[in-house]
Amino acid sequence: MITTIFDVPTPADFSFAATVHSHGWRELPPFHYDDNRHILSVPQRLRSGTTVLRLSSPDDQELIAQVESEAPLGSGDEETLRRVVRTCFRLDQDLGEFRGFIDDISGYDWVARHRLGRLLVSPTAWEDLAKTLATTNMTWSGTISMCRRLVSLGEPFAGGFCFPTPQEIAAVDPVRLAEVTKLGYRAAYLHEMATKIASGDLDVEAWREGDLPTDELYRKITALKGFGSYAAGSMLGLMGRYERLAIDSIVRRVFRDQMNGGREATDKDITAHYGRFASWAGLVMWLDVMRASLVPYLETRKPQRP
DNA sequence: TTCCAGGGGTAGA
DNA sequence: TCTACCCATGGA
Repeated sequence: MITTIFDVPTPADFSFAATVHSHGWRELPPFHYDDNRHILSVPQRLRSGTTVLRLSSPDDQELIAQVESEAPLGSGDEETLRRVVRTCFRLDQDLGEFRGFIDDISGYDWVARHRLGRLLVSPTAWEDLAKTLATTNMTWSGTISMCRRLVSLGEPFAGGFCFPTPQEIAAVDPVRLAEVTKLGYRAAYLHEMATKIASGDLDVEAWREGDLPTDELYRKITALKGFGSYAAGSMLGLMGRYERLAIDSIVRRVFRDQMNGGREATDKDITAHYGRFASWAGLVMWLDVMRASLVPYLETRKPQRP
């Protein structure tokens, strides 16, 4: 096994811990997070074979990537891997406007203090869509289980599997897909999406990079079977757009218990509450939801960049 | 068995 | 657009 190490510069407001723990994605295969060594592993297919990126950042000033591969990296491979790192940690996202916005709102000083706001995403939009579909109508442990089974249909490598490509999922019989993955009724939806992507009828990767208006993007996502307001709002957030709220059972519970005196609130109430955050509403809502678990965790970790 | 999940879909107003 | 209601499926 050959080991290659390189580092990727990070923005001044970057926090590795805050991003890795921004939501549950680190727990969904083929991501793997080592909680003791603070290393996120991401398998990646290259022309020269499959590699595993082991990503860490002791001081938040750069991301350190350790790559293990069976053959030396081919030309362009390192650049491909750097792109994957920048994508997953959304390093190219400029959160400056958000920092200025939230700094002016009282009661949110903890956001800047812990450099919160970056969300961990998958290497491809396809993978994020598949995982988001696996969160619908399902417990979190069930989502993890479905992702583990889904990944078993991807290309194997020493130590695990890559996330299956749309082509690989499209090639599986839908009935067998449901049996293997336990995706249930979602299997047909995933198969249909994979087939459209594989045939070129649907270009979901362009959604991330494109400059489509958010409302139009929302319509495109909700046009996919199985994607309603929650799933589409969630996907928009993973693409750096926060106008739409992804209201799920966690949001409702936390809002009720921590922000509404224990009284049940309707989705309309929640939406109205976050209205003042305008284009940052979805991000602020999610940070509020995460605050109780995330902030204490981050405070127990050694102080990093002062 | 029942109940719920990081809900979706749709008819009717 | 909003609401009420029904529907799906796995796991605890």
